[in-house]
Amino acid sequence: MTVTFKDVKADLLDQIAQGVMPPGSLLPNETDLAARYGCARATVNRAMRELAEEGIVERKRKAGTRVRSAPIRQARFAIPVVREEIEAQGADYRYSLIQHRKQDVPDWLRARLSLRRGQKIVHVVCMHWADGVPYQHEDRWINPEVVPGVLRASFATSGPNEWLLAEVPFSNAEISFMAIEADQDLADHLDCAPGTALFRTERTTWLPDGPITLVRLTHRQGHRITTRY
Amino acid sequence: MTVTFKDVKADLLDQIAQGVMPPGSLLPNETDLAARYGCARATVNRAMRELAEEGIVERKRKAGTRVRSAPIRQARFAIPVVREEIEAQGADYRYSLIQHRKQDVPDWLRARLSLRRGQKIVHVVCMHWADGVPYQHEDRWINPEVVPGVLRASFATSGPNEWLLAEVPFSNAEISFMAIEADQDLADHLDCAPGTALFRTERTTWLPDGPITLVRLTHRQGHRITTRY
DNA sequence: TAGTGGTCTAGACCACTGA
DNA sequence: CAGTGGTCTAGACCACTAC
Repeated sequence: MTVTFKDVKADLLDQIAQGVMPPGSLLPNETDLAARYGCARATVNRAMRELAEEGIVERKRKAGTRVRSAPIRQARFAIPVVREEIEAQGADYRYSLIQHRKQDVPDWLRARLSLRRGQKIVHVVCMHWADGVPYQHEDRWINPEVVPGVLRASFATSGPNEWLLAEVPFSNAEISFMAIEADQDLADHLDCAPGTALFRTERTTWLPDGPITLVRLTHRQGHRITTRY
Repeated sequence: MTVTFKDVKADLLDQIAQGVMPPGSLLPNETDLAARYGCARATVNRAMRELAEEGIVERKRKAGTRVRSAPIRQARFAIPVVREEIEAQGADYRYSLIQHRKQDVPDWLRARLSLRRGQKIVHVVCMHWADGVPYQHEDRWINPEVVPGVLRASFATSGPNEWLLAEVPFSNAEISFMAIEADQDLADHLDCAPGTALFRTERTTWLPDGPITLVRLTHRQGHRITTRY
């Protein structure tokens, strides 16, 4: 049986976990490890590269590979499409449009998206429901200069997120999570008391051409996001 | 100049972005792409593997590689050590201990961590300050059966997070983010009004031996976490 | 069952960078 | 400037799975 990069990775991880390679210690170089494991250097390289990507070790040319003293653990969160998120829970998904209009870009948004004065922007507000219960409130601004098709979209029966997914293959994004207090409007839509602590996701996306959209997703009371690593 | 996997990756990404390869479309197989780019198949493989890891494409043996229609974009968040997070902002870090005792495991925690009845647990509550302003409230439970050294730690001058980092090389974890309302106690410590919406991180970590710790980090008003992808 | 991706190898050259 | 990781190559065998 040949030694795979997964074998090497698992063994190194095990040695780190067992304390054989304590935090800060220097691992042997790739050539030596390859000899020890009886495999090619490329195999060791892949194992160690993945450990580095996961934040377990730190690699520097000439300096070698060290066990990180404070592992930069990073959590990966999937960014779900709300319809799929709801249906994955076995619930019935429903969408409703609250507002949809083209308007002048407000100043705060112009600053956030680096837009020009006097530009128009599409503003869509809608709700996503799970089994008839309010699930998520969506407040979105879309830049028609980058995605002109938005001027012909109605959003009457499905949300702008799904429309954008079909329209824009992918984009760069900045995403933030925060806690906010429900104002009267959000409280009405999410069926909670004003002042309730709500979880909010805010995402801005760009194409090389310019900013596409800013969206504020406010989740129903008690929503949390979870991941393992 | 030889063609690198980054070249291939960038070119494919560009074609996807430009709509040359629309969502759902099938990419050529590795051998063909290698011929087209004039490089080895391994080079193409690495490029496409990374695109797959990033959720841009989907790969299946025999079926080939397709552009994802709904990119499973995933955001990676670094899990910072609070001292480093504060010092990285150029602020002065200060720590203070609020409570530290060994006690019986409360029922809710026993259920959460799958502990035995009658077991003891170390409960530590402390605060982290940035430039003299409350930054984060930490409420932590540590299982001495897995990390017995905790019974000798004082936590008088530095927090349990740093102690654990030095003690436990790494571990599996489940992390959640949510919004909560400040109770009187949190309000006092974080200098805000009761009922204020606060951002909370909750993390449980395990070693193969058993659960290590459950921690609730409550951040000061207005805290948000952000990432780009 | 045939085609695709997954991985290993042995060797090579190179880029970075710490001692 | 010497040692380390970063990467490419050409070829090979294999594992999975859609057709």
